[in-house]
Amino acid sequence: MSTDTMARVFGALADPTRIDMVTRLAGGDATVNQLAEPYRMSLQAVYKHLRVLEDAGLVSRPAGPQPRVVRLETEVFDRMDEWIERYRRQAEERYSRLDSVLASLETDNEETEDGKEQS
Amino acid sequence: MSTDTMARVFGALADPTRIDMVTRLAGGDATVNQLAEPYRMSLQAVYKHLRVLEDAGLVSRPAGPQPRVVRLETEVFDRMDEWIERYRRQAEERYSRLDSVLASLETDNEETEDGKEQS
DNA sequence: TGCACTTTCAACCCCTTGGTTGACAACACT
DNA sequence: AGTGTTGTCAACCAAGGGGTTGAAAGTGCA
Repeated sequence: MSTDTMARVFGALADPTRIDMVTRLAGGDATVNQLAEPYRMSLQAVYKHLRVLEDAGLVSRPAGPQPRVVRLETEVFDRMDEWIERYRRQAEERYSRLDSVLASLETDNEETEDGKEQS
Repeated sequence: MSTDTMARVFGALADPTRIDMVTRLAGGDATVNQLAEPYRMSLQAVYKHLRVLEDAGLVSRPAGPQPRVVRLETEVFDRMDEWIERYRRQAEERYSRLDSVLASLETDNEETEDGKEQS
């Protein structure tokens, strides 16, 4: 997944209203009116938010009878999960590498009484 | 984790430059100059990006000798992971619930030849 | 102390964004 | 066919964000 795509996804989630929408959509599909109900903003504003989420691929609005439904798309969450997992793995590796470095310094100290001068 | 906090975290990642910084920091700590090197922007701009990442808790700059180091903080990634995991779980539950609904409709059809009139 | 480098602060510019209102197209339903 | 709801488009406004430059603190070291 490209950097720009990731940025767009994160950007879509960079707003409390949209996070709330996503949270509620996780419980099931909703019409735009149902979605908009709790917010004190115009319907057009809600459509704008929806547009952002849709462009990021977080949400879809499948064709159908008139009060069209808004549906959470889960694939993007999988992509985000993979992305985050990469950092956790790298971080773990770094820590274990750090541990082994510290361990070898420990050994060097025992051998030479000075670990700092080692190249 | 509050909605606003999540929004701030996602907002910090809603920029290709900052995503790139995070990606590179996953490989290890770096000084600001090292971080800034690949980008064609002023050092001040890089500090601004760093500030955003720091405010979101994604990065820290532990006190130390002058060319201070920038370090990726992993806890926030854990929080993000938990957050995303919630949606995946809810989505799974909904799907399995949907499956059971479909299955029961199937059964009703076999029994009554019409599942739509069931209350 | 003085010099170089790192870090921060402030002002400014331009473009994006979250929100508004108003108008209008597209559906569904009697 | 006509009417109310749903969905979209456009113009506008205020605020925020990414970038710049310039200047000023802090910090490390010969």
